[in-house]
Amino acid sequence: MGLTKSEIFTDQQNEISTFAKAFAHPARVAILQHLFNIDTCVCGDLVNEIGLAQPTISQHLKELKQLGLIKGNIEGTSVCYCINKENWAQMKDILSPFLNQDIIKKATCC
Amino acid sequence: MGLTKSEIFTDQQNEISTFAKAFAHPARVAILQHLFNIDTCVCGDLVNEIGLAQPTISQHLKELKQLGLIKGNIEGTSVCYCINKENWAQMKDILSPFLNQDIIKKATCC
DNA sequence: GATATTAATCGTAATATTGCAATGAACAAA
DNA sequence: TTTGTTCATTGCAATATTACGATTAATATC
Repeated sequence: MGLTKSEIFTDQQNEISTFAKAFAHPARVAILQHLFNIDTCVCGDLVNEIGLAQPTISQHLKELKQLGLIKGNIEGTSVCYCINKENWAQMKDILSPFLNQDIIKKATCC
Repeated sequence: MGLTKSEIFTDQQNEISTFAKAFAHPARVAILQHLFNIDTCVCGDLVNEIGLAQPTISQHLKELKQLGLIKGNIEGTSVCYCINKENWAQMKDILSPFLNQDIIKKATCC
């Protein structure tokens, strides 16, 4: 069927997987890293930086924007994309407890 | 088309996205959370805990095992799955710097 | 041996994702 | 107004992912 059964999972589990999905493609990782390292950024920059076609980059940017991890302002003919710091912090608040959880009990079986 | 161009990205970017992919499905998040909270765990347990069919759970477990995030020992008729603590720590060492990076410069555009 | 239990594997269907050529929309410069 | 630039959108093809019924493999129990 190929359709994730989101309704059987908790909101927290769905949130974690949704944010993880944002990072589940190296192009989006590269885009975010570049946005962190440069102050201002247009899409054309990213096309040169990353070796993918312009529509592909645009699509990845759209996904990141829909998730709220980046925001973009129109600047004349170009568009200025940057990290949405507030939402990035919120994302970390959701992912960090999951990544940093500890094992409560330890059985002998493994 | 439909094929991620891994070769144009750095090893680090590919590693981050590969681990993120492990968490990009709520069922795998739920499986990992359950393994953290219980000392020993068999596949049947997970089928009851999560509302997916046994082959589906088995497939998700296989992916997590291939990534090294969990390990499983055969215990008679059942299988004992648990978190691979060493590899989990290694995964955190790769993901944390990415999640915790700070913006170096801040332009006025956004 | 026969039967039951547990989990992996196979096969298949449905949906999602990735990538890009072609096109379109918006705006700046000539 | 025409031309060029920049990025979004559309449409499509190829691959990946998700899910599960049916089956198989392995082991325990009778």
